[in-house]
Amino acid sequence: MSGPLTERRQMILKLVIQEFVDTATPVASETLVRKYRLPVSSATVRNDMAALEELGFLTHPHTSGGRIPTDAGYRFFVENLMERTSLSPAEQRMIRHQFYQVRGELDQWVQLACAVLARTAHNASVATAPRAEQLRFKSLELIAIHETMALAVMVFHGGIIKQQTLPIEPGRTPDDLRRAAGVVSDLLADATLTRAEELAAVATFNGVPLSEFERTLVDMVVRAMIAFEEQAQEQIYSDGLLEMLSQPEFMPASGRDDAERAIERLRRTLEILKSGRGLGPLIPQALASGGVQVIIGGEHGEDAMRDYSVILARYGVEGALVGVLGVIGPTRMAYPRSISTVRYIASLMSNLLADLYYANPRPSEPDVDTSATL
Amino acid sequence: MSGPLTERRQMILKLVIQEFVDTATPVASETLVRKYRLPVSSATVRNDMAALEELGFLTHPHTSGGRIPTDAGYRFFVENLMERTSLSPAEQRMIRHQFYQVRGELDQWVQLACAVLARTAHNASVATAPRAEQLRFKSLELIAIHETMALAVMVFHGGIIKQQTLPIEPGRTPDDLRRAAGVVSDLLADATLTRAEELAAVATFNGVPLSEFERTLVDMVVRAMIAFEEQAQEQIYSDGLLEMLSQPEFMPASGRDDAERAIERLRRTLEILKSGRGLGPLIPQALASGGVQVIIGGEHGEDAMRDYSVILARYGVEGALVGVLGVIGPTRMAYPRSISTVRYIASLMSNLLADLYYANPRPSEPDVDTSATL
DNA sequence: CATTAGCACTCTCGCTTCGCGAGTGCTAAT
DNA sequence: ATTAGCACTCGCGAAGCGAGAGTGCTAATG
Repeated sequence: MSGPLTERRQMILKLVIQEFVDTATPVASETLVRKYRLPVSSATVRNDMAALEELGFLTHPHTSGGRIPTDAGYRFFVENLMERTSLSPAEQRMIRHQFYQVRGELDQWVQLACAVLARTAHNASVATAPRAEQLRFKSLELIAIHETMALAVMVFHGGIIKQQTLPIEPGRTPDDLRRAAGVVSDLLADATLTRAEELAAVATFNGVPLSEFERTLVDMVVRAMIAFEEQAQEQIYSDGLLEMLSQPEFMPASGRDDAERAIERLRRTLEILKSGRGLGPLIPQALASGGVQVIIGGEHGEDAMRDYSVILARYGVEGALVGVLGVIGPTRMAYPRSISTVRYIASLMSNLLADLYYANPRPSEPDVDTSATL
Repeated sequence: MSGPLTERRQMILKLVIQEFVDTATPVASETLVRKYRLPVSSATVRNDMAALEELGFLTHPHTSGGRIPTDAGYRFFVENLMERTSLSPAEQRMIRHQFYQVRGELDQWVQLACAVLARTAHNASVATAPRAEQLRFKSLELIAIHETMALAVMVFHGGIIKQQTLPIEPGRTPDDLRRAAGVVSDLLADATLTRAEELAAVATFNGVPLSEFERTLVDMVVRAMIAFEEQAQEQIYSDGLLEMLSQPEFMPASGRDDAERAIERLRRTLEILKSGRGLGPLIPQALASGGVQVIIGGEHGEDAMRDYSVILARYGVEGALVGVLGVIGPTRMAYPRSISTVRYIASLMSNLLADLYYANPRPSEPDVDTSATL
């Protein structure tokens, strides 16, 4: 019964999605022919729509009132129908410029990425901080704050920094501190967590037993590394809730109990953004895959995500320092634009991190992205 | 006409507020007598309510359907009627415990304060990072990341740290870096921004002109200090949106167009939280005042804040390192609880910062707070 | 056989009406 | 000053209704 997926039907599906993404209202056959000057009548379009419905790509909220795409419809659109655009060079330039302004201040990169992502894709954005796949110690500095308190700055490979205050005995001189920090730095240089734990157990440096103070320092480093490994997974930045709220889905204009739902949906979404629940499972997947990950509505297991799509991409330096970032918004989403935005920012961040990680004389700006891979 | 504010009328006002805060629905005279076993009839209560209304403490949303407090009503309640409680020792202990767990990691204090504040007061929370009233340089460390890139860690008084990457020429040895950093550290030691700018202009150390590299470093420090002064004001942390969303104000249960408004209100609020607009003007005020600041509904100029109250307190080390924190939520708010929470967490943070700033052998935990000052 | 015109049918949306019930305001009695 | 009694006001939800939009189907057409 459900005839073949002809060329024209695909085109109609594409138009329905485009139109629905634009207007946020169910699209009628008549509207389509009028707006896109189709060389067929509305009745023909209706027939094709019926076929698309039977194929599972469209639905009927009510007998009257036009059609909207299903998750499967969006999926087919993303896989086969949409053109794989890139951001315009002008937009790319604008984005690069913003990153250029905070160059060097790496603790702001992730936040900035979220902000830009949200503004560009007009949706909420999420990102995890770049996480060292294998945290490796680099060096330790001790800075006296006053006689009884020092600030320990632990530096790890890839520019990761952890700071911590540390009570000290009043007698210590700055030179004392420097020497102790030097010993620990040398001892633990390039150590991974397991290696650091081994070294802490042995507690000697070049055969000489560590002083008590030095042992304290080593312990502190080990504890910090453990804490980092445990916590880094959890930390999810997000931004652009406001952008998402401006989507018509949350406008109470059309539909009365729609408004009632909207808040409930919003609360659910917020919960997800905050806790990372439901996003968490996606992240390893995104980390494993190379390209851009698109999860549409119900494809995500979590029930609360039924009406939302997530677009994720990995960024960072392969095998060393990686994170994920992406946008999240209603399934009715401008997929081409969102995908290119995510892709571009991921590549931008990757370049920035690579510059930090490898030996590039000066932070190079990435070329304009014209790749056509998803 | 609007008789005197008798003892009983004050009591009734207090009960109305308590009841309204509890139930979130307008409270009727009948309900009051029944629930609180008042020794008078509902008619008497009605008369008193009418008087309170004429005094501007209560309103009538509709002819039928009970009364709700006005901003002035809440104000009078906060000033004169409410008991000034403190958090229970158990709660205080729980909160202290959470801070204890991240002791040392000062970059997490503000976030934690927000989180705890939100959870305890069941509302959204805001906080600014502690801001040095006068940023003063302490020392600079340079850590080689690889041949062409170093990480500069600038330490300022009060444990403030700023990190930045820095391209370097390939030839430099770690000792080179250390020496240069040492020179700059000594040169700029304890310098304020203006002082640092002077020193940068002179560009000599002990009469010896600075090397080009050292000048670069000094410039970097100065730029960082400028950036910090400019930006620190803006940075507002917040948390607990979810908590606030759970308030009945945002539940679409009662009232249909209430739901429509709710989203609009929410959007406005979000905007305020994000931008700090409307919160900004309050902060200097809170910084100036010593105690807990309560801004109720329309008392705040911003129109979008008409339905919200803000409770702010300063925290930090007087004259050195201060910030503000507080909660924000619907005017229908449990003021006593919110105020004690804000007060307690502010004092807790102050103690923590003081421990960092002054020479306390070990971070002391503050005593149970039993002060009765607002 | 695909396409199309025509038309009946369905369903939502916005509007109005209406009764109910809660709660007040007022008046007169104590 | 307090209170009982009662009329009055409104908001709220249910129900009814007309209009309009858009479809599904059928029969005609090339």
